[in-house]
Amino acid sequence: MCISSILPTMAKQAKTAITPTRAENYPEWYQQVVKRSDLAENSAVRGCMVIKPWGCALWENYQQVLNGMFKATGHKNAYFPLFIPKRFLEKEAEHVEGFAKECAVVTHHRLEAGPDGTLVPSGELEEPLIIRPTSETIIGDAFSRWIESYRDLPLLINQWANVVRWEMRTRLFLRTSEFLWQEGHTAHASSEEAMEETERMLDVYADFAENWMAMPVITGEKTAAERFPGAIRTLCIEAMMQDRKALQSGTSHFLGQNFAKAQDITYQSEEGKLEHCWTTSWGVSTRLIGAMVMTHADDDGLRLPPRLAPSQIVILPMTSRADDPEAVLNFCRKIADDLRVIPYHGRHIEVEIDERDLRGGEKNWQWVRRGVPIRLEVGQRDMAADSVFMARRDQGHKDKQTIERTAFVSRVHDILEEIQANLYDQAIAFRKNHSCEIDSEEDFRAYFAPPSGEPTPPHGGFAWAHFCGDEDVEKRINDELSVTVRCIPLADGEPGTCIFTGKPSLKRVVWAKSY
RNA sequence: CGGGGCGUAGCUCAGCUUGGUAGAGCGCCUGUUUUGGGAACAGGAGGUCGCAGGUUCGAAUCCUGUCGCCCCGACCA
Repeated sequence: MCISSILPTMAKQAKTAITPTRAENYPEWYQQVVKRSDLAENSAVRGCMVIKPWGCALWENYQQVLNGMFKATGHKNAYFPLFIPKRFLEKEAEHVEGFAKECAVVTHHRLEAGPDGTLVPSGELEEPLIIRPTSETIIGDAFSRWIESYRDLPLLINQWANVVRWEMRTRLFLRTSEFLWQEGHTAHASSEEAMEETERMLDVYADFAENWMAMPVITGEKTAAERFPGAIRTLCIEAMMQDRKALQSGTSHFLGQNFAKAQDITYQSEEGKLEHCWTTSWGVSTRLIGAMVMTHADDDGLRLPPRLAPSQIVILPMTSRADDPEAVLNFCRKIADDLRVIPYHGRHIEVEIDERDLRGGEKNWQWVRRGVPIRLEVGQRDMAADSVFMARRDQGHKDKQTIERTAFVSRVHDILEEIQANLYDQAIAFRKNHSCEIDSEEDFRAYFAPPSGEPTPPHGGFAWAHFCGDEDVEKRINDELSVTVRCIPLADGEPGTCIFTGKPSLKRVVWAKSY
C-alpha cells in the first residue's frame, strides 16, 4: 500500500497514536515509537542516544532480572577499564581483524587553547588507548594474573558496562555507536566445562527473552560466516520482528583456547602440568529494548510486558467534574497503596498516579504510547460505586471495563500474568504465520522476493530449509537476496538434502533477512 | 566509503526558481469556556534562516567553500 492511496480514506480509519503505521513504513514507525514512548532520543553526538527516564527504568529492570540470573548461576560482577591498550587488541589476530574497523581511539590526554578560542588536542599518548568494543582482552589480562591453579577454576565473571563500536549506520537501541550491555567472561579447566557454560548462559538468555520479555526466540548456532571474531563456536538467540526480519538478541561464545593462548591464561593442573584455560564470553545489550519494541509495539505505540514494565499500572484520576476532587484523589491513593504491596515477580506491583493538570485524553494517550499494561480511570462515579474503570494495553483502547475495586485488587496479579501471556502468544503466532519449511531453491527465492513498493513492505520471514553448510553458497545467497543463515537450531531435526546443492544436510537451518 | 536528500522558532516544515522589514501548523505561556477520552476561542513568548567568504544599495533567497544530520547500500550486537 502506498501512502497516497491511504490519504483520501484517512478520515474513516481509526486514528493511530503513531504515524506512520507499521504497514505504511516500518522503519519510520519504529523510530517514532521509540521517541513517542519516551524511551530515548537521538543525541548531539553522532550515532549515540539519550536514554530517557522511561527507557532507563526499563533497562534497570532488565538488569535487575538478568543480574539475578547470573548470580544464581554462580557468576560475580566486576568492573574493568573503559580503555584498552592497543597492544592488547593486537594479541588475537582474528579478534583485531573483526573489530579494528570500528574502534574509537584515544590518542591525546589534554586540550590546549588554540587560535579563535578553539581547543586543540595536545599531549600525545605514547601508546593509543582503544575504547573497548568488547572486553575479552582486558579481562583476559586480569584472568592471566588471577588464575594460577586448577583450584582457581572455574572463574565466572560478569560486568555491566558501556562499549563503543563505530558503526557506519545507527538506529536507536538496535545499533548505536555506544551501547550498554553486560558481558560475561569465564575460564574453565576443560573444553567440556566451557562448552557447558556457553550453553547454560544461552539458556539463561532464552529464558529471559521468553519468560520476561514475552519474546519467543530460536536458540541456535551461528555458521562460520556469522561467528564472533576469535570464537570456536557462537550460540545465539534469534527473534522475529514484526517486519519479519530476524534480530540477533543475545550471543554466547565458546572461545576454546584461542584467547587463553594469545593472553597466556594458564593454570597448573592437579597433575602439576601447566595448561591453557578454556574460556567463554556472552552478552546482551540495550538492543533487547529495541527487540521488545519491534516484537510487541503496535500502531498506538509501545506495549510493555508486565514483568519488565517500569510501572504495571497507571491511575488516571478524573477530577475535573468531581464535587470533591480531593476525595477522588484520596480514593486513587488508597487503591495505589493496596496495589503496591502485592508481590509480583520479585518486586511489588509498581503504580503511578498521574495527577498532572492535563486534559484526560491527552494524558491517557501518553500512557497508551508508553505501553503501560493497565490504565485505571478513576472518577467520582467509580468512587461512588467503589469500582475502577480498567483499560488493558493488550486490548483495544476502547475495550474498557468496570471492575469492583476489591475484585480488581485481588485479581490484578492474574490480569497482569494474562497480559504477559497474551503478548507472548501473539508474538509466537506472528512468528508461526511467517515461518515455513522450504524444499527447493526456486521456492526459497520466491519466498524472499521483495514485493513492489516504496518503502519496501514487510515480506518473507523465517525459512526452514536444508543446507549443507557450504560457505560459498551461503555468501552467494547473502549477496543475491540479502538473506543469511540466522542459526542452525539446537533443537533436534530430521536429516535431508540441501536445497541449493543436493548434498546431505543434518537438519533444517533458519534463513531470514536480518538487522 | 559510494548514491540520494536536508540544515529557517522547542518540533514538523513553507518561503528560495524571479534578492526588497521572518512565515504556518503543532507545542509552550496567560485568560475564558470546557473536560468519562487525542478540546474551542482570544491574547502572548520564541528565530542574527548551520557556519565562513563573495556578488549586490540590499541576501534565508544568487555564487564559492566548509561543517553537520538523515535516508539507501557496503560493515555490524
